[in-house]
Amino acid sequence: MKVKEVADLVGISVRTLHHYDEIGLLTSEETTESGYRIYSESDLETLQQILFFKELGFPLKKIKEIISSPSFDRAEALELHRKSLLEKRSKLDNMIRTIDKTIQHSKGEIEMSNKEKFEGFDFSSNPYEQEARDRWGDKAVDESNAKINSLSRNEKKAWEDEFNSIYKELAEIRHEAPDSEVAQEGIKEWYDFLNRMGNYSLDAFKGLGQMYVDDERFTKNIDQFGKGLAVFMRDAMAVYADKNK
Amino acid sequence: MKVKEVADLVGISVRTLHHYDEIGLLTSEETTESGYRIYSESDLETLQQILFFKELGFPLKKIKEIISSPSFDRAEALELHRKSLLEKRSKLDNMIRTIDKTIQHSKGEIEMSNKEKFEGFDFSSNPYEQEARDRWGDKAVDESNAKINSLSRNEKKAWEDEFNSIYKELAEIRHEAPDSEVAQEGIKEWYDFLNRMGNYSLDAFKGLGQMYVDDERFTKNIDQFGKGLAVFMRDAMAVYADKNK
DNA sequence: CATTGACTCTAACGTTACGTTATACTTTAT
DNA sequence: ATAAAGTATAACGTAACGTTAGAGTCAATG
Repeated sequence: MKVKEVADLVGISVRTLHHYDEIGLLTSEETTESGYRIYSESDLETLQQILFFKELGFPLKKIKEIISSPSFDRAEALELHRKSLLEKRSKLDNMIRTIDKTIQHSKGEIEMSNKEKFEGFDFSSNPYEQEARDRWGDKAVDESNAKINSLSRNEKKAWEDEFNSIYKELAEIRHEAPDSEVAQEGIKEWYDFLNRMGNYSLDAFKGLGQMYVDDERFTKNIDQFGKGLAVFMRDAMAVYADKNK
Repeated sequence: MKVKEVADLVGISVRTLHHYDEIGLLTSEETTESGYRIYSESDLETLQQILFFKELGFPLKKIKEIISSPSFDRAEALELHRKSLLEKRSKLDNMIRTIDKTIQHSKGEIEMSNKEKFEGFDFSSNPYEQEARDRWGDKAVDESNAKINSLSRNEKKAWEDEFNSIYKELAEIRHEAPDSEVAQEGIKEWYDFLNRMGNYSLDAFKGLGQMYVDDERFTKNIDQFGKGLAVFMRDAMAVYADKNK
């Protein structure tokens, strides 16, 4: 097969094939006397492998190593690569959250209704405090309240922004499986956030999640970020709590 | 302030400042007669803005536009950028998912090949080979044996000895509870042994245990060490896998 | 006061994975 | 035979600096 045929077949450009030839990643088995590259079936298979690793985001150099050395430990390479991808992902998450905070903040010059947003954990100013005290004990609730009340306006604003950012993100991934990595990373943000304010045990966290669904006042507020978010959060929070015990 | 002072202050390199100068992103307000760049307070503020957008993953070109034109709609730029980050993230998620699948898949293959090794070992070195030949035909047995035989004699011998020793021990304690300390210590030997030859995850280990009961070929051979050993091992392996997660 | 060490400058190649011309030749179709 | 389509090599461009390399500058020390 000639370049264009191969290129069209696998959906890449002729230039790409030329490039792979240049860097020695994939040299056609045959060449006509006039210099045309002729690819064999075997070449095609190699190309498929190359494209596979390329889709995973491997650099061509690594792909070359992997392909050209059958003894290369692919499993290890995959594990390593996975880690680097996860790092990239968390960097991206940070960027997105920072953007969200910034957007929130600039919008926030107009003070939004604090109470709505804080209902999720502001037991100091809502009628559910007794329930919270019953459920998690006086100590946890008092601690949480003390912290919230000691915040300055700016601090409160910052919390709000972060709160919104987290919920926005969770709303975006609410159709993923609750035990997926994405979901668990998202819910971890929420857990960490809560624990920056008060002291939530994993059980308390799980219980809180359950309340999101049991108590329609919570459900309503939470689902404003996206329908079904409360249920998703309950499930993801339960998985998180069980997994991290 | 001179380059290095600024660079150290904000945590970037001198080269970066030079670069920003080159591309006209940030030119120092002043310059000494000898050509040294002297940055003003105002320059520093601009730099902070630049770094802020940079952290969000904006390309320098866009940052230049944003910075140099006060009329530029920052909010819109942020929203747009947010979208592109979300896309990148979902691409990353896809890559990660694909890697996970691949890893799972290859683990499965390792499991299978170990199974083959196991069979080969059993059938090539014990008196029941004839039975195996009768049941699955000469070809299958020979192929299986060939794989085992590619090991060096010493390797094979050591392997057999250890294998036998472990199974003998397990057979002796097979009437203990699968979650007892004795049983768990015994089964740990087996897990460690397997991981010296292949690569068994805890899940794979658990799955292998299940196979000991599901697949009568395994059951039969294992129970030659003692009736009920296969079932005992399956249970002990499951407990071990769950406990050590 | 000259030397030295720390600092600064410009210039230019290297990096990644091709896209994009530009120029010239080969093969295929009409 | 001639045009159209395909192929080849060569080389610049991209993003954001890192990394030498060679040369000049500034402040402190002997």
